[in-house]
Amino acid sequence: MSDAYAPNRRESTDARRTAIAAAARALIVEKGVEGLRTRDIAERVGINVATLHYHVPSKEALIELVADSLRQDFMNQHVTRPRAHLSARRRMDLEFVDFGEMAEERPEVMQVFSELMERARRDERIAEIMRPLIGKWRQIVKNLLTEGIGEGDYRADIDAEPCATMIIGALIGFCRNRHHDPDAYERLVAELRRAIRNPSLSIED
Amino acid sequence: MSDAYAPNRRESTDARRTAIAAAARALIVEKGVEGLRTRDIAERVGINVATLHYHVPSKEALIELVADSLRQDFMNQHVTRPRAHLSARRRMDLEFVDFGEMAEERPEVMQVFSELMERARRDERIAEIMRPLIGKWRQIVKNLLTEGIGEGDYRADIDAEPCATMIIGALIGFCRNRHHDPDAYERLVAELRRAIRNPSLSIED
DNA sequence: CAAGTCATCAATCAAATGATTGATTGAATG
DNA sequence: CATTCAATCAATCATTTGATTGATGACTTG
Repeated sequence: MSDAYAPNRRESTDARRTAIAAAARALIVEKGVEGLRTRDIAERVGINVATLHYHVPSKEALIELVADSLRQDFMNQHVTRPRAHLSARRRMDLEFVDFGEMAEERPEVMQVFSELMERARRDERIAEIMRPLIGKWRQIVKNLLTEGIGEGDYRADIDAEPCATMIIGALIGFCRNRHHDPDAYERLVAELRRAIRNPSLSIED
Repeated sequence: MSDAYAPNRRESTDARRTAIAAAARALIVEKGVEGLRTRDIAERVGINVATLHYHVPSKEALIELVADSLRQDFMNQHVTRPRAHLSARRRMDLEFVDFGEMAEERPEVMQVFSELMERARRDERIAEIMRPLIGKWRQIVKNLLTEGIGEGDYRADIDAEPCATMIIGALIGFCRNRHHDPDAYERLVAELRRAIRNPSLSIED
């Protein structure tokens, strides 16, 4: 994380805030936002509580920091692979793959996300940070649906708005469940594909 | 809630626990589980904190009480109308109507539900109470899907398990969003119907 | 009505917790 | 080397908060 010699001593505010955000996220996964304690975070980072408050003035700001670090994770997720040349259906499939990878490799991300979404309902400041996250995601799905309909891969009678709600709800709902058999996600995605698929097409998938 | 004269004086433990659960649920909607304070509940019920603890020994027990009151609400929801004689598709539609009514008339129920589901991830005791709720709901949807496929109303290639995840996820996801246009729910349900509909059928819906 | 139980409250406790203070240390600057 | 400033910590504060205690008041019952 920093220098190997001189561990945790005199880091820059930026590095500290990053470490603090990471520790906070880990603790949120363990205890939830309600169980998040500044002391615990400080201990995990290896600094004094006062130092924590030096870098992050209040708990409010701390939650915002976490929300923001989550936002960055989401942003990064969506700039990796160039895929503009693919059909909407292909790109949607990649969207499913992306989500599956995240759910598999970094389940904490979705847990913290879920936790913060719950909090956003009451905390306008958090809501403001979270809104663009889902908003953007939703927009991507909606656009892919609309394009996919135009390209004839998706049902012509799809209503993109609620269909996006359905898809995103299904994905988030999946993460909430204690996981079952290992191919549960594959089955869910397959079902989603069939749900939006244009039935007039021949069997290809 | 009780006698008009002699308000709030000397209720039975049963009546008190009901009132406490109601107050707690209202407060959870306002401040979340994390913001739930025994003092606030007592104040809202109109009793002393000590009296609250007399009826509900600990905060743990309090959360369990709330979870349990929620469970009862869900149970009641599912015994009202006799519908065994209807087709699976009709019964599924009624399920959508039921859910829509709840989301419309008693949005707090779903909010508290959502809140507790989040907590259930960390609190095994809560998880135990919540599990049968979703489990039962999921089972109902799964059965209706299977029957509906058999009756030819639903897509023959539906995989009931993930399809139930999709439907339930869509409904819960809907409740999480700040509500948009008034017919948003109708559109969502319509989309869900199309998603599971047997495409070989003529246009009727 | 006397006795006993149930319900209630004012007062208080002890622990947890977010935050502050004032002093200290280390690295850059000139 | 002296100065300055960012980073750090031990100690402490002020509240909040879940819970308890001991006394008092109301029903019920024999």
